[in-house]
Amino acid sequence: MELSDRKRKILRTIVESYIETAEPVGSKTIADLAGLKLSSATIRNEMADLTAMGYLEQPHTSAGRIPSPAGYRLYVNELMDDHKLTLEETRSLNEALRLKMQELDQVIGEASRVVSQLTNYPAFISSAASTRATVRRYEVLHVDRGSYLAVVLTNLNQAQNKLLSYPADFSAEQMQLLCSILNGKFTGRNVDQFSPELLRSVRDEAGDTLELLVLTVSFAVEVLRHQENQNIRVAGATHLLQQPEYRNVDKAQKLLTYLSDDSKLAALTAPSAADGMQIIIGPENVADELKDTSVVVASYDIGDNMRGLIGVVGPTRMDYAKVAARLSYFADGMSRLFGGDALPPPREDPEKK
Amino acid sequence: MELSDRKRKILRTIVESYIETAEPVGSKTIADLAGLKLSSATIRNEMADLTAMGYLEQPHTSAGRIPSPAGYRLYVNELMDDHKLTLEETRSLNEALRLKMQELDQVIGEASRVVSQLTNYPAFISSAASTRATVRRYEVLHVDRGSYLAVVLTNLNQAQNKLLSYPADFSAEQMQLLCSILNGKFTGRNVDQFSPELLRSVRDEAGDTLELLVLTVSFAVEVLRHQENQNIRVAGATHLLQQPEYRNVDKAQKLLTYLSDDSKLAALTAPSAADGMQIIIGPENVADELKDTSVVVASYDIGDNMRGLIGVVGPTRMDYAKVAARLSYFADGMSRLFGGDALPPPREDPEKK
DNA sequence: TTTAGCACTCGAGGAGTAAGAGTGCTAAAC
DNA sequence: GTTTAGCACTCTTACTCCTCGAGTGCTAAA
Repeated sequence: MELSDRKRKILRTIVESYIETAEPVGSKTIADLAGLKLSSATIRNEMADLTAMGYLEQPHTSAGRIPSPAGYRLYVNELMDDHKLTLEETRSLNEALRLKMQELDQVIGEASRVVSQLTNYPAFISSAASTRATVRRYEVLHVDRGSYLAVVLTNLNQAQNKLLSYPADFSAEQMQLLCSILNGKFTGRNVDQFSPELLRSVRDEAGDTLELLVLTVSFAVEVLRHQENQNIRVAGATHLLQQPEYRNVDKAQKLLTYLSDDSKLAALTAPSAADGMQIIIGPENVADELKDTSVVVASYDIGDNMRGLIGVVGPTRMDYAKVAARLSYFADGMSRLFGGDALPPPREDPEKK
Repeated sequence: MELSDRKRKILRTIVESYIETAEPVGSKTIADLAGLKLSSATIRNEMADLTAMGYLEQPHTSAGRIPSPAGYRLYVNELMDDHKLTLEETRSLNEALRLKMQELDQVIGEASRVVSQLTNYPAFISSAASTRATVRRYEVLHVDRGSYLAVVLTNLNQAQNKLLSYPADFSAEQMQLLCSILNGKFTGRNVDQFSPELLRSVRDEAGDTLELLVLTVSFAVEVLRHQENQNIRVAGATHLLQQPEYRNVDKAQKLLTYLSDDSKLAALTAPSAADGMQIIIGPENVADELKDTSVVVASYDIGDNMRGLIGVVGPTRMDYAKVAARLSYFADGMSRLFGGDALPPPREDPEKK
């Protein structure tokens, strides 16, 4: 059964009023709020219908109505306006994007903080390799007596380094040899392809440097593992406590604990690899802890072979329109940033002191 | 005025009972609990004295007593036993220390998580250079057309790297020159000594590679800055909410917000550079947000030129004895770890299932 | 100096009640 | 056929009143 325009309008008004006030909405309020020139009695009838159809719920007989998850869903899919960002908002978003974005890890931490601030909800961000990580280049430097620095550059254009100690010093030629073996044999392979046989195969070639080589390779394995793993950050968790639905400490704690458990969050984040925006409303969540929590997620690209998700967690009574708009703008910005493009207002004027 | 032994014993019993139960303690309870063979009336007299002396407080007339900050202080300084770690506890602490401790950043994040779990309170950890950071060694590698990898190793033995793009390719000789200039002129200096004159002084030497050199140097500056900055992590913030004193959401939020603000935490952490353990009880804190929160901090060493603090935050009603014991053990372990020593029980026996 | 006894205080918790918001239904009005 | 006014009904919230019990301080006896 199709919803009449009037019902849609009423539903929309209810959702928006409830989003704003967190109070159940009564027929009188709607009569005043919605532009419809109808009496509260008529609205009541319509609301009764909407309740019967499953779009509204009644906390108890003498309270107003609140949207059901289905109601939110309808609102998100069909009813809500695209929230237009004000000039003010784009400005502050651009500001945030222009951060001294450096190391991927750092960017990610910073971004989650920014998004959380932007939306007033806890935000999470993740990045993950979309292909298997392989090493593109090795370098081993002799730093000091018995101390070496191994540098590993992956195909995802992330470089990592580590100080290795090995109680022997090698000549420049030996170091050269070491590097060329590493670069020759141990590049372009993913973690699973670092077999013991592979190591055995270079045993003779490497000579004295073998053990150092082994150290380097096992560092590389670490790096690859790390790189393939999802990297997750959460920020602004305390914003939750501002929301009336989390005044109850037990509820809040359940969710906060969930959010601080990276592995659980990784699970949340893994399946929704979908492109663009995604809005998951309360009970639509698989995780039990999120059954009355909504999640808004957007994806962004990090260079060619990595991508990430950035999202916001809040009560089902979330300002979907606003959050979605800001999040998608920010995610686009991140993609552009990693893609090396300029930001929309392209004035990259040198900062003056 | 000196406290009689009996008063001390009573105070101690009150503190410990209150720590355990979070309920005001009445005279009857003490009469039962303390080994003293006294009636509740006698205890009452003593408690009245202790209250007059400022060691106890009465939430209201008909409730029992709770320790005042001064009471806690006395307890911490003179009354409490050194909590002996059980075998079980040392085992799990060692377990925790034996983590795949790698990158400093990672260790630090992990450690705070562990400590939080160990104590059931939020934990923070910080690390900071105790001397000014300088670059010890540069390396610039040609990775790809127009793409270079700069590696900077500091005197704190931390290496960082970054991919630089510069639209020109240089010969091996040029790269060699570049590195030797960098290693010759730009090492051993702290951030403030990277002056424009310094750069000018190598202008001619560097020739075409000058711009790449500049990029590298400014990366080095970043690294040094970063290294001198305090690095702070917090974990287990949600443990707070388990404590009855933070069932009040507003109180909890105030503290949680404080904890998630790195800069504030840095301020907390900066002055207490003292060695060993430090216990700060409620109102002794300078920060307003911490006036009814206690902090237990221990310091640890990271190699020669860095040190860090690791601490726990909780209600004044904290199990100081236990927390202090675990924390100091853990901090010692961290120092040993970074010092390269083995852990105390050196039996690395393979775990059996 | 310790203890028993007792009157007193004060908060926690339960019962009862009044107010207010919102509903659903009915019957009249448009 | 819709819409609206009116009204009885329901249910929550907030408030008041009251009782109960824990714990105290004081006094007087042991």
